[in-house]
Amino acid sequence: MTVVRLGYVAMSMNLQNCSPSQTMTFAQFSKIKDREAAIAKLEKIAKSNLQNCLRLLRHNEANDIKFFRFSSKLIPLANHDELHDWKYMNNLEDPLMDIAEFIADHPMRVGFHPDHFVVLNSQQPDIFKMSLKTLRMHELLLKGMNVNPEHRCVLHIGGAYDNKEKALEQFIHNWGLIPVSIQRMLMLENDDTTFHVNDALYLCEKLGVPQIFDYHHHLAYYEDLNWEPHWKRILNTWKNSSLPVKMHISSPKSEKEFRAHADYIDVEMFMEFLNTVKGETKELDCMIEAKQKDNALFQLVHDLKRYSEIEWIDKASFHIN
DNA sequence: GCCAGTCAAGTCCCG
DNA sequence: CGGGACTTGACTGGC
Repeated sequence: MTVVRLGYVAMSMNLQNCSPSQTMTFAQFSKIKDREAAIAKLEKIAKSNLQNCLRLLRHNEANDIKFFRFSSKLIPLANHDELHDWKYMNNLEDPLMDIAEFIADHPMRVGFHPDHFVVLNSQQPDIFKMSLKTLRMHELLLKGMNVNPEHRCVLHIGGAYDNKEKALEQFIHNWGLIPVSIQRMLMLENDDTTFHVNDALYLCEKLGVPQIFDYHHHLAYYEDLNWEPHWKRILNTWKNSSLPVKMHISSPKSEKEFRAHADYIDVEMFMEFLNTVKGETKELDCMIEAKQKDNALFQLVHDLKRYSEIEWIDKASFHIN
């Protein structure tokens, strides 16, 4: 028997004016003559983004959704070079504490997936340093929310730079340069163009990092299409984590645009996957990556209702036997 | 109010 | 070596 929880990403299609990713471009920032006023505006946006996160969490709670990925664009320009003296966390204690209190009252799994500008296997010191700075911001946000940062940030492995073997070894080399608290925060995901399941396993096993299995990426790029023999190893990368195994679920937009995400999740593909893993997997948190966000989750729940092997625990989690 | 173009960041591909 | 595509939601500017 497997307990499955469904989650979704960053924003809701059902809440009005609730973006957690409002922003200001650097060009816009520069146009404001009074630098202090410009920074105040950035802080106002960040605060509003966090308040919208809390609205999202309340919405999730109301729908039994206990698994959520925060936007990584909560603090606009946080890592911009020209703003290195800005203490972006300074005025965020209150909105972060509100989130902390809500999570304390309503236990749920939250995390991040910093975007593709975080590249840990880069040989360029500036890119590596900027990546660490971005990860440090994620760590501070988690701490502000009173969430243990362990295994809360999913990353891709990075670039191939014309030599994948070397790029993997570079990742291991750079790993040694990452502060331990940030190492502990990370999980690694197979991607759809460069580093497949076996590459991710190589690193995850070597470095003791949990692996996120992205089924859709796997179908787009693999060494062996047959992933089942590797599932035990993937589960095993989670053995030292206090959190359940986590994976990503999405469906191709079309045959032609296979890599792009569809609006919704193909329920048959999802069921086929679950039926394959249910024997050896006790708990599985499935992050739905679909254009229709929470609506894709609701639709998937609706589509799953016709399968008799599923027993519902609440509106967004179930047993499968 | 709507639509097209732009936006911090990286990598890859093409010429 | 330089420029554009990739991908993304939000925002700006033009109408």
